[in-house]
Amino acid sequence: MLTISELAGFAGVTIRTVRHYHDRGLLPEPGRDASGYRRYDAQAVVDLIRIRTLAEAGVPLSRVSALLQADPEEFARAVEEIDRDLRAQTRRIQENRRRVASLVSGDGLALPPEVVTYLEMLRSMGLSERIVTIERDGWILLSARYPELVGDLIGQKAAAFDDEIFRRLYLMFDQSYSWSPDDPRIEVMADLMITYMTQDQERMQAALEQVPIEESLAGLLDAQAITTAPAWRRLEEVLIARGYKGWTNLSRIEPA
Amino acid sequence: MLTISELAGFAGVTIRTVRHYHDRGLLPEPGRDASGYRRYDAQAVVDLIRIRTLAEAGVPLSRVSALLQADPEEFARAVEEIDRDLRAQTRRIQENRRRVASLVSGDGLALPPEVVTYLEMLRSMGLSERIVTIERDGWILLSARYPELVGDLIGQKAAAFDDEIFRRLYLMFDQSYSWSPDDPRIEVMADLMITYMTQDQERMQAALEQVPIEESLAGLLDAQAITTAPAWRRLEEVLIARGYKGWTNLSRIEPA
DNA sequence: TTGCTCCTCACGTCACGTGAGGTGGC
DNA sequence: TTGCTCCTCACGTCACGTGAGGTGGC
Repeated sequence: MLTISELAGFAGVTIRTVRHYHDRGLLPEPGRDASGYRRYDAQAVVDLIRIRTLAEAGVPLSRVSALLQADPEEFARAVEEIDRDLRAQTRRIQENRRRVASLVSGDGLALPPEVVTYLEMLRSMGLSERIVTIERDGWILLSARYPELVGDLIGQKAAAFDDEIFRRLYLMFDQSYSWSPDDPRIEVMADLMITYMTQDQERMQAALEQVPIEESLAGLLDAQAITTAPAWRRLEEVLIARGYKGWTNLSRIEPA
Repeated sequence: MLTISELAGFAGVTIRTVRHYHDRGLLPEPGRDASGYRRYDAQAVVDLIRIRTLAEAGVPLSRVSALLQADPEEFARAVEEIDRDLRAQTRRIQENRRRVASLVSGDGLALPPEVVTYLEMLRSMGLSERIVTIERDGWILLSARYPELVGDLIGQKAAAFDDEIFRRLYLMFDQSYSWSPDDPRIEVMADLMITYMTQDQERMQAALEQVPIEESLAGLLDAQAITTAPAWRRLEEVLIARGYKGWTNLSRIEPA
């Protein structure tokens, strides 16, 4: 007869695990020898390996208990289901590997692929990491709140970059981050922005009616970007002085 | 700004999980709004997804905590290690699938492959499931106790079946299970067994000297098989009457 | 006597789950 | 007032791990 450690060793489990299975009623308590030690027969080895195989496949012990009493047909069906689960688990692990690997190299994780493509486009246009980060954070918040809108919005935003004037303005805005707040170019830039918006008002209005972003969110985007650069605060002041409600709201709010 | 459920939803976790990560110090507590609700920014989304990706890859939270503060180089090394673990996990799952599948169709689980082959040989010789089970249980116990001996022993046992006489005796013994205890064939069979053993004494002795099985284990094998059939009890009585110590010890014990 | 394996409580651990009781704006 | 989301304890769960204190044969 086998001792508990021989039994456990053969099934590749700890002694505690065997005792736990006794407590849970999965493995019947065997007889004891003169010293009160448990003594196991061959059937216990078979039973324990059965239990262990199922438990290691992720079957909860409560269900293992039920399966041990199932008839062969029912058991075979359950095994098929367990196999499906195991295959699904393999797929999930592959997905995990992909995601863990992408942790090393930045974006992507929190964003749908279209947005990642868009951010790559910004980079390739020569925009700074600073503004790419601001964009990224904005899109992350948008994706978290309105996941179903992101596809449309990113399409519209990307399309705006087809316009050379818009591209130049955006690049200028990016560079203005490090300007002094009393740099005269800030007023020029404000003028350019207003001119551009007025020119293209029709298309912008049409686009905006499809985009139900509330003020609070727009306000957040403002707050987040603005807090940083003195030049950008100044730019906002200039725009407000000219009747707009701030630069990130530029395309949304009519002049007073 | 995002509420806790928006944040959780985007990362695919429960609200409780987010709070748990706060408690564990993994995710910094954000500011509160007027109602005392937590309000999250885009960075929290990125942070949470980082934590979640690592946690789902099976990294313990205590280690996640350390990894979040690691420099990129150290982080990259850790990610490589995690990837190795994930690959190992995939292999383990494939192994589990194999083992769970084999649960449906019997043996194999508790036994090394040579023994499974041996049992298949017994079956193909026309021996009953009853005696195959007795053999299987014996080998399971042997494998549990002396895993390193099983290879040699099974080789010797299988070789014995090359002898036609031995094969016939074994088949006869199998069939005798259902004989009446006063069937005259039992005495004939006992005679045949003794004759066979005496004939081949030399080879048997040589084999036995290589096989250090203690009496207690042999006794177990006896006890397990004997309890069942009246004819087998009777066989044992006859053998004992003729000076042997029992049929499973036939090959081991000298006549008195 | 020392070392080893076994025994039985019984509390600990890990990553949350699950009420219990309460608040704040529509 | 009802319904919804949030809040903070604090105990529960799952599958064991880990001592604590003791026994029995070499």
